[in-house]
Amino acid sequence: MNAQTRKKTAGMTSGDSPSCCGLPGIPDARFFRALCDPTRLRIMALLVEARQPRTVSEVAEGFPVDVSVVSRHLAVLRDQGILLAERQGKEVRYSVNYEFLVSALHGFARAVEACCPPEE
Amino acid sequence: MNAQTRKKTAGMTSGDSPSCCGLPGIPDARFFRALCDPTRLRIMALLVEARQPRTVSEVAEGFPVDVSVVSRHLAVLRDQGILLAERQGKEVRYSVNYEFLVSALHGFARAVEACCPPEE
DNA sequence: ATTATATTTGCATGAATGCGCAAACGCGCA
DNA sequence: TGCGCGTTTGCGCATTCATGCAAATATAAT
Repeated sequence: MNAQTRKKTAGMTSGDSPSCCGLPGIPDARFFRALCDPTRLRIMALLVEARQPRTVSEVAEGFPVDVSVVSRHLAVLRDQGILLAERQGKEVRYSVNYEFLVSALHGFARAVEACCPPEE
Repeated sequence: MNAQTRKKTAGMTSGDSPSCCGLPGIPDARFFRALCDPTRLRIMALLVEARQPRTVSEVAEGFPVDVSVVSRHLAVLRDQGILLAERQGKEVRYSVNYEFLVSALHGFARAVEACCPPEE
């Protein structure tokens, strides 16, 4: 069992925001669940700014929590397809899944404004 | 104390996604926290599809949970600026704050892709 | 094979959260 | 003023979640 296909294999590739709620374009609650923690969000900011993959240890350096906690946070984001993970020797490098993340955000925004434009 | 300014007065008007994490454009964790519940997300879908304000009772009709629970969910979304609330007599009508929501989503997406465009 | 380093996982714990029910509150109306 | 309807809030309960620590796993080097 490698690093990317782990639990629910929720890793979707790009333009498929998993619709819940019947309304297409609205992501699954688990998508937001992955982003709703302050620590996880700061990890996201770090990886976005890094612009390149970072190991678990590197990410953990910037945080006061245990490495295992950071590892778990990264796994949560990876399981939702928001992060990508690849082993390199004994390290695992995490990076932002830009395509999926941006597509999910735009898809949600489009669904909202397409269904309900106030006036224009 | 009226319906909109309630707890933390987190109700921001439109284009100001409250940056956490130092990286501007990334919303506060509480923004995602408000969207990370399945019921709340279905409420969002309902209000988006409705295209017009809905009372608490009207929203609650479509859900198996108690009215008080729906009221709390609506309050959570309102406190984050995602929903708008206005009293009309004894009823309170909730509607989607399109400007804020879409702006927050696009702002996040822009921050991500601006900081880290894979290739283009 | 043994050791060392990096990452993940099991377990316990305290805090947060969703929920139902009942009571309180707000508002219109007789 | 009192009543009824719609909404919110207080409280208790069960579940989820973030965290730390220790143990397990994975991989490389000796």
